[in-house]
Amino acid sequence: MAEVYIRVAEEENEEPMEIPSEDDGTVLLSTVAAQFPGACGLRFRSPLSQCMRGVRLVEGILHAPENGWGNVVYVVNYPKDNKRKMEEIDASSAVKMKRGDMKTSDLIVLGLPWKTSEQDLKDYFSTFGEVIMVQVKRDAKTGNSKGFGFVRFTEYEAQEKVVTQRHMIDGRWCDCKLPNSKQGPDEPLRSRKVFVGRCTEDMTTDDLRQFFMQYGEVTDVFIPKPFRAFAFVTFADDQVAQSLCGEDLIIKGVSVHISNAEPKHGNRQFDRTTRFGNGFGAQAFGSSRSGVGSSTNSSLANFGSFSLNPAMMAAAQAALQSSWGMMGMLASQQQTSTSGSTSSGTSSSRDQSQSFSTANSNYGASSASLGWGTGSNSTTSGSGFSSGFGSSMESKSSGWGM
DNA sequence: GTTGAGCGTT
Repeated sequence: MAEVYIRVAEEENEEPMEIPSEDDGTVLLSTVAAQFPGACGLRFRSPLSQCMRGVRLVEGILHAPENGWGNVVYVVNYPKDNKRKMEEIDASSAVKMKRGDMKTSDLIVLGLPWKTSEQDLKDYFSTFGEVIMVQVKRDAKTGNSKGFGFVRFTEYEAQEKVVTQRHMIDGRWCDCKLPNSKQGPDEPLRSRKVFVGRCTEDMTTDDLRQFFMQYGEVTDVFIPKPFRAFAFVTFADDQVAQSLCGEDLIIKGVSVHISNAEPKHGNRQFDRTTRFGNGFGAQAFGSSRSGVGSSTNSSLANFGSFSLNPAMMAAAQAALQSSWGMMGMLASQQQTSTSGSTSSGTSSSRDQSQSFSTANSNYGASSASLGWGTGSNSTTSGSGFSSGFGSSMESKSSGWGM
């Protein structure tokens, strides 16, 4: 069957948008969700019964009704109260600006082809809205792209859309995210990310995205390569993520196990001991790996909903910052960098990790030579030291994201 | 085979 377009709208009487079908005549839920973020299905008014009918949905694939998609307008379904939530946000954004201010910020674009230029980026992203800034990060000496860049839109709406989907740019899939430097410590305690264990190799990121979409808006799917039998799925809403923890779900006929995503290695600031401090026995929340604590699902259900008090927060931050500072100084003094130790083996088709870690270690080294290297360049050592040190701190402390 | 890659010289 040739590609056809089906007409989809948020409401029956709103202006529909045409959405392409697949070659086999089905429509991917992900295609719908690309235009209607958060969508979990479609319905339409049957010309015969005049009732609303649901469109068959199997594992993220929407199947045409008996007589084909036809010319009717399909209406987007949203999970539970999501629809209302959207409207509330729209309505309140002008007045209340409840959560997350609606200002745009730079987005990091990861996975760019080496050849992609700023103009290419601008051309691509302009299809989402007015672009006011693009950058491709390049090596200072060679001018080669580092494979990532930044983009900024005028409209928050465009930004929202861009971060909720993947992007095919010059032949590669790229991700756009809030950069680490921008995602503040607002709610680091409520994980929006779950760990998906017992994955099989035939599960693609698309499979997972389409599957988990039924629970809420999915903002990221990560599958380590090479195959390691697990994955990470991030939701827009932490409550959705938490509600799934402990569940065994069937994906492509396989039972996978959902649990909390642990903080990424190297993301030291809010690991379990910091987060769950003395008040909560670590045992109670012990991950399944640590053994016996075979708590039932219910005990895990809503433990994302408490928070550190400000004093603990401040104390933790102070302690961490000072220890970073110390670490920075120690590392600089010894002048032996640990770069490269982490990037063994699994280089995929691209190999960027080297250049990043090299860049970081160079910062450390330069601040050391400015700070302690008495002798050669005496005139500017003072300012040089502080700026060098500052940037080293900054690079250590950026990186909230789980 | 149950815990992830990479984050901004001006």
